[in-house]
Amino acid sequence: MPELPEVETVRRGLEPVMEGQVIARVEARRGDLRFPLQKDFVTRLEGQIVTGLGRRAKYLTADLSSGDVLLMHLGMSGSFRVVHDENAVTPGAFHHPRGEERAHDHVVFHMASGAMISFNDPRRFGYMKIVSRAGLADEPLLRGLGPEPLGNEFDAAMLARVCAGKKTSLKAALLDQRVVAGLGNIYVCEALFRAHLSPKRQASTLATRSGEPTDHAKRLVGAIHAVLHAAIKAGGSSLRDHRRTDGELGYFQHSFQVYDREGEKCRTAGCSGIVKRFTQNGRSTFWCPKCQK
DNA sequence: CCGCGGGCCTGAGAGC
DNA sequence: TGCTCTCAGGCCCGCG
Repeated sequence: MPELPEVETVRRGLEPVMEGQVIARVEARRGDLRFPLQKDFVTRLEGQIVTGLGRRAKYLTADLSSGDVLLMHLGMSGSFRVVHDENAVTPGAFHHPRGEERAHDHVVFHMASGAMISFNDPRRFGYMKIVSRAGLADEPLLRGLGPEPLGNEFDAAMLARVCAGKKTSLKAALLDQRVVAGLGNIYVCEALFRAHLSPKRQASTLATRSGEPTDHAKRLVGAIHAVLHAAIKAGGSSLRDHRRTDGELGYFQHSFQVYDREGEKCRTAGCSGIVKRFTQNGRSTFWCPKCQK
């Protein structure tokens, strides 16, 4: 499912019920996610205080008082749901508040506060892994990730530098998590549209001969910033699986300019183009051939 | 370095 | 109603 705005929406939903709170009990109902849960998964979590809840690219990170970090990835169809049990008296003693028992709830965190946080993932492409904070820099899942697109290091100069000499398409470069970490198919399509750049353009055209950023690179960085900020503000895009942690839908899908709009009119002012779709690197690309050059 | 195809899974929607 | 087919927001691997 989720790209950066959806993961950030989930993080903001989990933060108030996790940060500073004790994990009283953990149910690992299914250990066979994309990777098997570690054998000591439950014992390394129970009794810990979550000292901070962060996000790196599409990963959620929960810092624990033990010095461990819980990494969580939503894969394609993962979601978290928070339910409060007002009747909880003893930490971890309640059963199923409001009778909610959903299929595919694979991991459930019972907080000492009475909050119940369930990880649901029909396709099981998501996963969780506990690593020590000291070993985080060597963690293979995170090691190759490029900069955060909303962070300080990501700017036109940096993007031009890593794209210089790249023969691959701009679309493929932006989907490459080593180039910039957190974009997926939807927001790459939308950012390229906003920047009026063709997904077929060679990535190296973001840099001049000497490696300086072109105006295209500056436009693209601005478009990436804008689309991510707008999507986060809207609570992400809910096409199939993405939900906020309170179960509500995100609504950025209503603001898509090209994604999932094949055959519809281009929304660029004064453009008479029609949104097209084609397969690129095995994924659907949506774009307006008339105004994206 | 690059693109491509296959694999991991389930569910939704389209077409018959 | 139900079957079969295709496709899906991620990411890894091996091949050429």
